[in-house]
Amino acid sequence: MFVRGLATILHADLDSFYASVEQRDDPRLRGRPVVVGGGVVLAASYEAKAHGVRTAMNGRQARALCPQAVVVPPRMAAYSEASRAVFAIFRDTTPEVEGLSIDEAFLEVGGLERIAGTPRAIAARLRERVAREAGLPISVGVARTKFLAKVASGASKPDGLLVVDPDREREFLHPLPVRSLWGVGAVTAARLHEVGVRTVADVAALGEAALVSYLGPAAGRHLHALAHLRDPRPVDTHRSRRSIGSQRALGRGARTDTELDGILAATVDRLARRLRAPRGSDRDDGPAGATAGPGGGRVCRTVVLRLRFGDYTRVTRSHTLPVATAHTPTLLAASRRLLVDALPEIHARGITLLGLSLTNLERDDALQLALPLDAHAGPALDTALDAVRSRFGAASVGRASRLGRDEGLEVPLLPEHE
DNA sequence: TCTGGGGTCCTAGGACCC
DNA sequence: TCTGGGGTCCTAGGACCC
Repeated sequence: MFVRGLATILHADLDSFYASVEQRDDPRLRGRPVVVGGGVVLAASYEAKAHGVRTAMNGRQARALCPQAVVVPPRMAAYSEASRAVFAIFRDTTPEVEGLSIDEAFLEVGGLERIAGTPRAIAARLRERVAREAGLPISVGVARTKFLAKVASGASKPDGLLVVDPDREREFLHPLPVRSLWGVGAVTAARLHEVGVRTVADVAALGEAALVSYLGPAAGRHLHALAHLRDPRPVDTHRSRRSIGSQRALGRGARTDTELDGILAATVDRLARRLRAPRGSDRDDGPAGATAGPGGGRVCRTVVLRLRFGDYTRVTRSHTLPVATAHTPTLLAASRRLLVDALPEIHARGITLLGLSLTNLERDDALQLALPLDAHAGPALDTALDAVRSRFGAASVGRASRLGRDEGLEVPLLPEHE
């Protein structure tokens, strides 16, 4: 007989997270439609969703649909604190927790049956604890794979619990619209609709080759596997962040080059501080579950400048440094070069958003600083090193070594230069 | 849908190396 | 001088998720 495995993966997802925190902290909001965020809806309570209000909807439209809604400004610090409390309950349930965002996580509970009961019992207890100890409603899906668990938690909302029996996976999944598949958004759904594919069953009826020809190799194979109930990805406790970023909408008003440079400098400073902050600390504002407790800081090798123009088109400009760093002046210099190169386009088209991402993140052992040098300028090398020593203190500057192709110099900075 | 902010992953072309 | 294949890295753009 074909053995399919057991349903031991939980997907736990807080309901209307920001709005629920607001209702928890202010009793006057309970039972009433609540919208978090004025310009754009960051979260809507179920009372507001009943009127058609949706996340990411523009605020004016939301107020038109639900004039009686209470609109509250976001309190990110309160949400981070609530997330930490809930993730502590997750980790108390099982050591195998993979955080996906501030308000959802996968939990592997296989092997816990003898001490903690069935996955269903574990999930029910988890929901009770989150309600009692954190004061928040949470939905949990239980299934054999991550994908099915996630679909199940969504189907159980609000404040629900749904276990997908391994023998009933097909009847659960196949009637659902293609949009239910992880990775199918508006564009992919439209492409599939063009060829008459509307449900997961329709996807499953297609061959992998056909899907690949419609959607490309990665997406095609991925969807084919999901529709056939295959999702071998294990719950991964040690996922580390790939990038950090920050962006600011600037509105329609014209900005001077000096203003833009000031915004850029403030953004670089903020991001560099986040890079250097110990992982898992308060200053590391990543998903609460994605980090494994305090550790060293990080360094990045690539800076990406993001721009949006007056016509809402977007571009990115990136630069990869020879050596990873979290050194603010190095990152600022690289970012500035990207911005200066983009100025003609900015002047011509008008800028409405400026953002920066730091990617190619690495663990920080000692900070590395790259000094561009003329290969033949011997004395310049000593001058540059002296400048580094006087800036950071001789004791915190390691031995310099020559870089390969770039003919620059790599100077390790010990962390205490902070 | 007249537009926030934070992320992940994939694709494709060009440079470069063996 | 022209021709091949395979692999990695960088850059830019796009789809998608919460």
